[in-house]
Parts: sequence; C-alpha cells; structure tokens
Amino acid sequence: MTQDGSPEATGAASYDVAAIQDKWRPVWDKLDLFRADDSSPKEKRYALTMFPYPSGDLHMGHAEVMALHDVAARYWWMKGYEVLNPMGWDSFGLPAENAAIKNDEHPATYTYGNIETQYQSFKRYGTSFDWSRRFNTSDPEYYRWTQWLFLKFHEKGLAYRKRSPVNWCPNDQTVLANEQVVDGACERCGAEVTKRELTQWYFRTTEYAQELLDSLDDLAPTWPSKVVNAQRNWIGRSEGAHVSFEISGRDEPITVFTTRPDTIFGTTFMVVAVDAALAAELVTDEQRGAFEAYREEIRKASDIDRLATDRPKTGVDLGVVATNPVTGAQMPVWATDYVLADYGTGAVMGVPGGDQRDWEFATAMGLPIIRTTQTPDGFDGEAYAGEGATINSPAVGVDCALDLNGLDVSAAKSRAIAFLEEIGAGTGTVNFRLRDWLLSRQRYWGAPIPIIHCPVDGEVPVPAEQLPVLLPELKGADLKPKGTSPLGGAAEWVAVTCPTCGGPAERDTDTMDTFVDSSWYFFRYVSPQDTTQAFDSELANAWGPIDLYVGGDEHAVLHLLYSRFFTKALRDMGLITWDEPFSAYLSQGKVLNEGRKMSKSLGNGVNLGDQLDAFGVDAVRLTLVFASPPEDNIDWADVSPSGSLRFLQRAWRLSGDVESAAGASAADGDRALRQVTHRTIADADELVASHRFNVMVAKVMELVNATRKAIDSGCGPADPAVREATETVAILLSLVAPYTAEEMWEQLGHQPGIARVSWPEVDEALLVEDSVTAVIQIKGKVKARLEVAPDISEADLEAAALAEPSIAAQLDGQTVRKVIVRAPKLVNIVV
RNA sequence: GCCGAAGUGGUGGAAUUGGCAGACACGCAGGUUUUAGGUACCUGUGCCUUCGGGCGUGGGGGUUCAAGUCCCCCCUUCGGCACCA
Repeated sequence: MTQDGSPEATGAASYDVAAIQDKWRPVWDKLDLFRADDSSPKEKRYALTMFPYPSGDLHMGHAEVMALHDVAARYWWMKGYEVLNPMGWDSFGLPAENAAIKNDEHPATYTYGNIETQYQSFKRYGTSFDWSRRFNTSDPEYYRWTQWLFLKFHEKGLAYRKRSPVNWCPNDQTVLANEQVVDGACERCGAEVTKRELTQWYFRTTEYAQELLDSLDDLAPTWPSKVVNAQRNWIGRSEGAHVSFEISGRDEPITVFTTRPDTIFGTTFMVVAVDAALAAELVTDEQRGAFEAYREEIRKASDIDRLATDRPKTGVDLGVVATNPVTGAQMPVWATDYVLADYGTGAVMGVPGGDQRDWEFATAMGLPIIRTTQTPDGFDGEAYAGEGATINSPAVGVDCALDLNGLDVSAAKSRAIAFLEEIGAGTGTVNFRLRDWLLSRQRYWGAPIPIIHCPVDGEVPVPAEQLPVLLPELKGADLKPKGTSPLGGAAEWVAVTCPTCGGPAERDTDTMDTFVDSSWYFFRYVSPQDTTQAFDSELANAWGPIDLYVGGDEHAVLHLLYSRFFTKALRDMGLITWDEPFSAYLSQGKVLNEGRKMSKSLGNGVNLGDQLDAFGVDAVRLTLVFASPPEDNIDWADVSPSGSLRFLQRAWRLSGDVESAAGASAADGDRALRQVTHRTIADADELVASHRFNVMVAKVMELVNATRKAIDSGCGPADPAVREATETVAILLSLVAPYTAEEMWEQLGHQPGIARVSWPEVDEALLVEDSVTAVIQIKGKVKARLEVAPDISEADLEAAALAEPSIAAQLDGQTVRKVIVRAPKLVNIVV
C-alpha cells in the first residue's frame, strides 16, 4: 500500500501495514504473552467471547466481537490481573454434516479444515487468546465429558425421556427444541416446523424456571436490558390458580389453569385443547364422530395458520357437563384449537365476560355471557379484562358461601383462591411458559447419547469408564437424513451387551443438541487437558464466574439460557459454587451493509479477508471499535476504514518524531501536554471499564492531535512530555491496534511486548486544571466566558461576572433578581 | 395485544450526578506542496440571519435560575413474547 512511497513527503520511514504485521506475528508467538497462570497470586479475571462454529473462514461479525472483546481482555492484563482468555470451536453441527453428504466425505474433514483456517485468521487478527487451552467440542476428549455430564443429569433426574408431540424440521429431518422454533419455522434453515409424536430426551429446565427468573434481577445491572427482558418473556411466569371441575360420568375432575380465579362466577363453559389426549378421552359416543372430523381438520392446518390470532373461533361440543365448584352451575365442555395442549393443563374455564377469546367463542357458539368486573363508563361490546369492582359474584339475590362483590381484582383473586383451597377445589399456583429442553437430535455430527436400551433393564447408562461413546465411522450417503438417526444404520455400533444383565441390547441412536456442548465449554477451559474429570472444580471456582462475556444477542434465549441452567444444575451437584455463569454480558451489534444484514442472496457481503488486505488488521479493528457503542449495529457503508488507517499513520508518526531518550523523566516536561496525557489516561481507564470503547478511541485521537500540535508548534519533539504522551498513545492504542502500537513501542526504544506493560499511573496533580472556563449566562443563555482559577470563591466569581464589560452592558437598565453561582464553572444571572 | 429499548447536524456518534448541545470521526467545501493521484497536509462546516442576534436534541405540555438529561401526554422506529387462559 505504500510502495509508491506516499509518506516520504513527511521525511519519515514508511508505515507499511503488511510489513508490520508480518514482523510482529512471529515475535508474539515466541513471547507467548497471554498464557493464563493458574497459580498466579494476582487477582483473576475470566474474559470470554462466544466461540465460533467452523463454517468457512471468520467473517465481519467475528471480527467485531473479537475486536471488542480484545479491548477488555488486554485492558485487564495491563491493569495487573491474571487473565484467562481462552478460545476454541463449537464444532459439532449440521453444516459439517450437510457438507459431508454433498462431498461424500466425513464431517470431520470439513470441520477440522475450517478450524485450521479460522485459527490462522485469528492469529493474523492479533487477538490475545491463550491458545494453550484450545479445544473443539467434537474432540472425543471433550464429548466424553459432555456425555459424562448427561449421565450426571440423568442420575439426578434432570435428564429424562418422554413421548410427546414435538417440533419437527422436515428439511433438517430432526426434532428441535422450543427455543429453536422462531415464528413456526426452524431457527437454522427457515423451514416450516411440523409436529410429531415421538419419544425423546429432555433436560428438566423447568425445574429451575423460578430461579432462572429470579436471578435475572441480579444480572440486570450488568446485562443488556434487551436480553434480560427477552429471557423474562421466554420464561413467562404467570400467577393464578388451578381449579377443578367435576365432570358428568367421570371420576376424575378436570383441572384448569387460570390467572383470573376472581372471574369464576362468570364461567359459562369449559374448553379443552382439541389435540390434547384429554379431549379424546372426554368425548361422548354421540359426539365422537363430529369431534374426530374436527380434530382431523385442525391437524391439517399448519402451525403458521394456527398462530394467526384473527382466525374465527371453532370447536365441537364434547357432550359432557362440567360443574362450577363454587356456584354448582352446570356448563358444556367443548374442544377447540384456541387452547394449547402443552400450556397449563390444556383445558380452560371459559369466561367470556373477562377474556376476549372466550367472548369470541361464546358469541360464535351462542353461549351465555356474564360480566364479573364493573366496566368503565362508555365501555361497550367485547370482554373486559381491566381493573374494576367485582360484580355478579354471586348475582343479586343468589346465596353463595363465597362473595366477591365489591372487591377489586387483586383482592377478589386472593379471596377466590383462599376459598377454593378451603373447599378443596383448587390451589393458588404459578405457571411457566418455559418448556423442558428437548435435547435429542436425529443427526450424526454430535455427541451420542450415552444410554443403552435393554429389553430387560430398560434405560441403562453407559458406565463412566466406557466413555466416550465414540461416533461410528460414517460418511457421505450414510449420513443422508431419513427421519431417524444415521447412527441407527451402523448395526455393529448399535448392538451392545447390556452393562447390567449382559444380555443383548442397543445403543441410543440419537445425538445431543449441539447447544449441550456449548452449555458447559466455559468450565472445560479451566482444565482443558484434564483426562480424569470434566473440569477441575477448584480451578473453576478460582477463575469463575466469567467476569465478562461478549457475544451476539441471537443467543439471548438459547445459549445464554441453557448455560445458566447448566450452571445452576452443576452447582446443585456440588461441582461449583457459583450461581450464574456470566457476571457481565456485553452484547455486540451486527455488522450490516447498506442497512441490511450481509448475505449471499443480497450480494452485499463484505469479505473480512479483503478488508484486512486493503486496510490492515489494525485499521479494521479500529473501525469496528470506534464506529459506535459496542451494542449498536454497524453499517459498513457508514464507516471509514481508510479514515482509521489515516489516524493510525498519524499516531505512528509521533513515535518517529520523539527526540528525548527512552526513560527520560517527564516531570519537567511541558505541563499543558502532560495534563492532556494524564487526563486521557484517567478517562480511558473509566471508559474501557464501562465498555464505552468508541469514546475511549476518541480520547486517544484527541491526545494524538494534542501531541502533534506540541511537536509542530508547541514545546517541540525534544520535550520529554512528548515522549510521555506518545508512549501513552501507544499503550492505549494497543488495546485496539496491537500491531501499530507494538511498532511504536519499539521505535520508542522499548522491548517487544507492549501488551504486557502496566497501565500508566495517573499523576493526580496533573488532573487539576490551571484555569477553568466559567460560563456566564443571563436567563440561562450563555453570554460570556471567563477564564478563572479553579478554586475561585463564589463571591469572587459573581463579582467578576458582573464586572465583565459585555455582561455589564447587557444588564444596563435591567433589574438583577437573582444570581446563581456554581463556582468555578457557571454564573446565571436572572433579570 | 403484553413487555422492553431507543429517537441528537448531511452521516456514525459525544455530552454518567440537570449546568457551554454537537466531543471525536466520516462526508462535503476551500486551500497547501518545484502541484498526476490519495489512503498526505491545513482551514471551514447544526440551521436561520437584516450580522444585533434568533432558533435548535421526534411532537406537545410541565417542573426549574437552568432540561438532550426529571415529570405527564402523544408519535415513530427497533427488539422480545403472543389464541400462554
């Protein structure tokens, strides 16, 4: 880029980006600057950024997250912490498998090839990872422990198998967890998800629903509100009651869940989800034909259709009669598709006066409507679900042991629950939207579920000493999705002897969701080579929890929720002492191009390698860090890597201009420049600590500008303050632009390894300004400025302000009513 | 519908406890160099102006000596959830 010699105009040696990168990369490798020492007496910090999936090379998104994360990690080293900043690969998953089918090879070929490519790119990118701790989740030494953890969960009853309707992706030919279905479509490939009734493995995430929700309050100050909010919505806690209704011709009552037990007097019918087993069980013989026809019709409708909220309400009378436990009123029981089989109990009490859906259903079916909450003046039509006095509970003239009339909604709720509990017809309860995590997958490239199915002994865990259960060697066409796991095709692999009875048995042929792999990888980094355990608990407690986790918020309710669940479960198994995995979470925005997500189909992709070739690593990193606050999106069309490069060259030029000797004391140097330098150090410290990296860069730019001015038209290049300022620039810049900083550091006469020098000390005396600009306002408008001593008294400042000629002139003929003085910065004169 | 976040120049964005709005950049304009060129350097750049000044942080009100910042109402955009009872 400088072969035509542009910087020669300045008379300095050239700033050759490529040469600088080539020069320092091998030096850094040799110096091994970022190896975390378990036994260091220093305070420990654990910095983590989401490990990549090895599909192709690193892209702009990776570049951004790594640049941001690296600022924080390098800062901690400089601040004197012992830092664990590991990296590895989330290397099980579908893209490798699909590539293997296409190219008739083993998924490992694609996976490990891409890992090597990405590793080389990481090295080029100059990130401060401790590569000695590197591992891949598809390594048998890793998935051995994924399997071991599964068995621990199984032992504790947190992993179980059940038959249930599940989400099925017809394209990927596997089941999906609830979290992997977005708007009725597969989160990975976008295909419309259908339902299947299958027996699958689940993790009991609901066991921790309340705690997962509660600890969000502790995370709220250090996590983005966006993510906290998304998790709260996902867990979806609602308070209410279970209420039991006796059913004609049936011994067992039906229990419904409601958040409005106060509206029990308004119940005029009951509805059961048409696809729930309960509906088929209840229906009378006379109604069975109509019911089955209706159920068939609903089954044909896709989930996407069912999601539409403006569908007309439909249903079939099941022919049985339910009895209101409070009033004794008899009511019909209907089957409908507007009630969800897998939420609550799959049955609902129909209160058309208080619930809009019930209102629509009652209107469509000609069922009676009773209001139980006083509606506001002017309210008409529709159900009313707002606040108001309870009415018709019971109706005028009716005698009932429970009387809610006149109570407000919340008082009526507690009263109703207390009464239901008293008569044994209900209990106050909490219901969650969160479902258990379906972890089985019918695909090859994942960790096999370490269970053996024995006709005699049932589900038998693979004994720990037989782990890992290695994947059978399959490739190409053997991996083609066929609706059941490809592992089932490896007959020799499937057939085993039962560990308990020694008889013939079969291996479980499903693999685990790859989110299982990534739910515990941050534990493994503390002892990645340990062959005796998943991780060393003592080291995990020493390093963890993670002090800062940087990643994208596409994982707001996937990886982040699963990892939180794992952490709590492992804590309860006594393997760690912490409650939450990520003390602070920084969610980085996306890199867009021209307002849109980069994608092949839009043809607007920006290739990271091309950008690095054109502008160099430092300029690309600087651009990404400076463009916006970390959590905001960056539009590559709005930013200027060439501007970043220009700035880096300006900064670099300073180190060539410095004329004082290395080690020269700055004490007698130019005071004005020293003040800027020390102010910058103090500001940068605070800004990095609070993740305002873009502003930190701006402050360094200001210091560069001030230093340039000092050299050209101020104290001159020989003043030691110029050296101090330039060394400060190099150190602060090393957080973002390590190559340029290292080059400057060498030019300044220091040994390589700027990344490990200490954060500069701030001389507090230099933070005190020599003079302050006081603003003089009349009625809140700025009218004049005055240079004053920082310790000026209020009286002196007021006198000086009133004596200021331009102020005196404007006050002429006006009555001064009040003077507000905030020494030394402000005087406001009210006239 | 419910929950949450955010609206500041032509653009990205600063302004942490109410106290100089627009730092730092990008872009643009003009200029510099024994002048091709720029990814070099310098200067200017919120809007209006009768050159006194006036206006200005999505809109409208309010509190205050003083509001981008606090309070109320509204609008818009983005994110999460959504026939969740």
